[in-house]
Amino acid sequence: MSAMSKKAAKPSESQVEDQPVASEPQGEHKLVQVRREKLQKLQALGIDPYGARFATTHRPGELRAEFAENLQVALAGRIVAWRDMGNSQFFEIADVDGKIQCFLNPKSVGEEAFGIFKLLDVGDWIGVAGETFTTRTGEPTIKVTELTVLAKSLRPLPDKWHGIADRELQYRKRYLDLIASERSRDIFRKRSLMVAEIRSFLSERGFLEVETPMLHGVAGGAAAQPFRTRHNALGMDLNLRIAPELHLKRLLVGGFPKVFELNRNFRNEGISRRHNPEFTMLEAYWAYADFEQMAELVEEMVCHLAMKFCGGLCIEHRNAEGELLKTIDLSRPWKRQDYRSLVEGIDPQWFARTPEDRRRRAAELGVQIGEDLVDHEVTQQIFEKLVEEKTDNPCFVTHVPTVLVPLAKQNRADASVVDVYELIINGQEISPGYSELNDPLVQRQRLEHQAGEEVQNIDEDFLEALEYGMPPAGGIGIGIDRLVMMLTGAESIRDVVLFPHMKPLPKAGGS
RNA sequence: GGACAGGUAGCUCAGUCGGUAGAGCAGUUGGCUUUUAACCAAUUGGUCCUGGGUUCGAGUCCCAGCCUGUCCA
Repeated sequence: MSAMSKKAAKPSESQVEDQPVASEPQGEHKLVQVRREKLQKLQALGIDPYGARFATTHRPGELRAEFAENLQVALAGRIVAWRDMGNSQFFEIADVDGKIQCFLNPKSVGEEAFGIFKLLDVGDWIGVAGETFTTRTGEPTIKVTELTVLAKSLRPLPDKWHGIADRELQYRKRYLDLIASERSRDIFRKRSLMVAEIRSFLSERGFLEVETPMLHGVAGGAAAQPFRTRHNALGMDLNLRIAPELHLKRLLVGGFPKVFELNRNFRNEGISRRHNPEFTMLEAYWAYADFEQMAELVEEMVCHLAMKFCGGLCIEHRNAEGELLKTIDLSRPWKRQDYRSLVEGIDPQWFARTPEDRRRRAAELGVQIGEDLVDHEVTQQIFEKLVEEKTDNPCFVTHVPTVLVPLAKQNRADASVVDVYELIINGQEISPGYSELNDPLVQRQRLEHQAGEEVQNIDEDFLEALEYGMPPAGGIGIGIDRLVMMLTGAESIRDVVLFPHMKPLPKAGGS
């Protein structure tokens, strides 16, 4: 906005006229032309087709829910359906949360307004005022006595019955998807409510929400490729963060005992059904707690969300045709099982085998193993393909091998495993929880080992902070997108991200 | 990065063996004073993703590319 207003320092004398003509020089679609002609006719009648403030008594869905006859009401919405019966006009106005039927005829609004109404289209935003009544067929309806044009639509809406079938279009033009798909509206409404609920859930338990940098000199806290960017004035390269972890731990050092951050991370990696380059992550740290307490917290929180927004702890996943794909049962207590025994559930002899034998066995089990994988990565592949992806109901995987999770505390009794859980639901890792490593010397060793030759990738300031003393703490991360997928039954991360990243189209400039 | 599927009217989709490009919805015109995917009648609308090639002739066959989806890496 600010950029635009700066550029428009020299006020154009006819902005209103310039814009539409400039955007579509010639060869404009006939359907748009027709609507533009109607727009001009409205203007010729002295109507402002892009109105201003309009006071409402209800929202469309609200009125329908609380309907009573003979109420004087005023509502605004977009015309989404229109049934023209000559002098009797039935139409529906809607916003994202609901719709209500309106009725008008020349007698109710007057001849002049009736003529104006005939210049409107499905897609236009209008305000109506009138009295409620119920039609012969029992439909709650507003008999419109006053009509206000709020915004003329110049382009036709998607098919009123089928909506948008083209998934590319759904993602690129989300506003059309939201207009056309109740399922999509529902997902994003729920997502927003869930995020707000997570915030208050944690606040109620004494966690303080903080904001830490998105721009990192060293992108740490996870193993992932960062997006590189540049600060011009400072003349330095920066990375978009891949995790907020190292800053949140600095806050533990600083004395905050319970903090969380719920915001975007950026990882410069492949895009898939489960990965968007920018995704929303919750990280929370709780001083003096351990991973088992974090597991309790997550279990309680997710169940709370399910009860509040999904009507219970059984989440049904259905495809577009409404067929039941699977049911996820979140009933407590959630299963807790150690990594080793889960792998042994696939092959009891797994850990008795030689590394070569494990590779052979993996092939027998139908899991492809890359040439360059080391032994514990072979095991991890088995775990991911044959355990994780087949686990729909919640399972806290515990006693994870140290080699897989270098940043967590080792188990006091068994140094080969760490005190973490990996929460799996819906065949995906939804949340890791750690007893965080707070020994600065061990942490340094691990980071140096991880960095290898790339010493410049070690966050020295973080290590220095640890040397001042970080209290023992439990930490969690929750992938909010995946959580929302699980709770709404969305099959792709693109269905729960409003504007998922898409490649730009060849001709038009992308967003 | 690889395999497979898809891209046809504003939207949803047909399109047979290679032989004039189709339907429904939306739009336009007319009719209809309680309809609801309103209905009835008439009618407009095409860069068949792009670029090559084969052919007398390509939406259709071949090659290359772009975008999307699914799976794999």
